[in-house]
Amino acid sequence: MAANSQFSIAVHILTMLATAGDERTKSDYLAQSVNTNPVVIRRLLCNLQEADLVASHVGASGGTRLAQKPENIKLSEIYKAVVTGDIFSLHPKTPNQDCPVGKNIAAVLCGLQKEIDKSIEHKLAEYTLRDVLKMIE
Amino acid sequence: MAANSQFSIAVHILTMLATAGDERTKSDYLAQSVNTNPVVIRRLLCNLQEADLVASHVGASGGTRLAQKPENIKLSEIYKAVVTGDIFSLHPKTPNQDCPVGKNIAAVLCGLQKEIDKSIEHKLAEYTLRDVLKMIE
DNA sequence: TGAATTGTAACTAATCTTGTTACAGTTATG
DNA sequence: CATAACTGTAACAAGATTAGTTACAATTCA
Repeated sequence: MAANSQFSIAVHILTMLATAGDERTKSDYLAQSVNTNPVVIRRLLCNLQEADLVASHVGASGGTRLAQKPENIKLSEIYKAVVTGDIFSLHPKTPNQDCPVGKNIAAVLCGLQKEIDKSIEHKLAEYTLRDVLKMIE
Repeated sequence: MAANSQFSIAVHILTMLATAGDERTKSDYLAQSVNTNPVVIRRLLCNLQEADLVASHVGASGGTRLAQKPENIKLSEIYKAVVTGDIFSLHPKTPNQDCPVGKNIAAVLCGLQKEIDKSIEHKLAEYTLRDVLKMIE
């Protein structure tokens, strides 16, 4: 269970919220569609709220709705809101600094990571939540 | 220790082999530069050998050298040779199939995964091992 | 006042990656 | 031809991450 599916779940529940319009949706209902525990959903919704993609309300008749229109939410924003880690990891232990390659490889790989991340965000910026909605239908 | 650093290590040791030219390099030596166990290196070299990027020889005075010239080895080939998993994972449990979103979201996400993977490979195809060598120096 | 809901902490279970030991098989070399 | 030096590979331990779960405080509506 060590594979990160936060982006998948985020797109899923945001699509659900998009279909709900202005009505507030409860974490319990979203959890049933995703087939997981409500707490998993609420954890994720907290991140999405920090990124201003959703607005949650506590208390009775509380719940969550989109903070922006589906056509204004790019998938790249969702990605940045929930995906923390990098595409690939650097060495767990620092390489031998007495070796010319070992000493300088980290800088090269770091630059590469940033370029790849830009590529992904650029690709995901091509789609909005509205596009996902259309694909679902 | 659950972050995948195979691509990092692969680029590292292939760069080492590139500096060694036609001479065979031992896994022990590579392991010292990466600062890890020789078995970790040999496991990775097996993958790189399957992808025809290196040629290893067993026995005394054995070792590994590049199977192609550095300027012909694209970083995208290295990526494909060692990175198995996807950028993001789909839901561990299958979503509720009675929900229109739950039923169709997997197809959308799968398509997205493939597009992202293409983006990454396209970006990594811009660089060869020769380019990395130049950056190191 | 009471019921319903979010936010969050704490813990468990499953899974992945690396590190390590061990050893069979292969090859160069004295 | 015997020995030493390698690779290839299996098996297992250790560490880290993620999702799932329980529990409960805080908030809000009726």
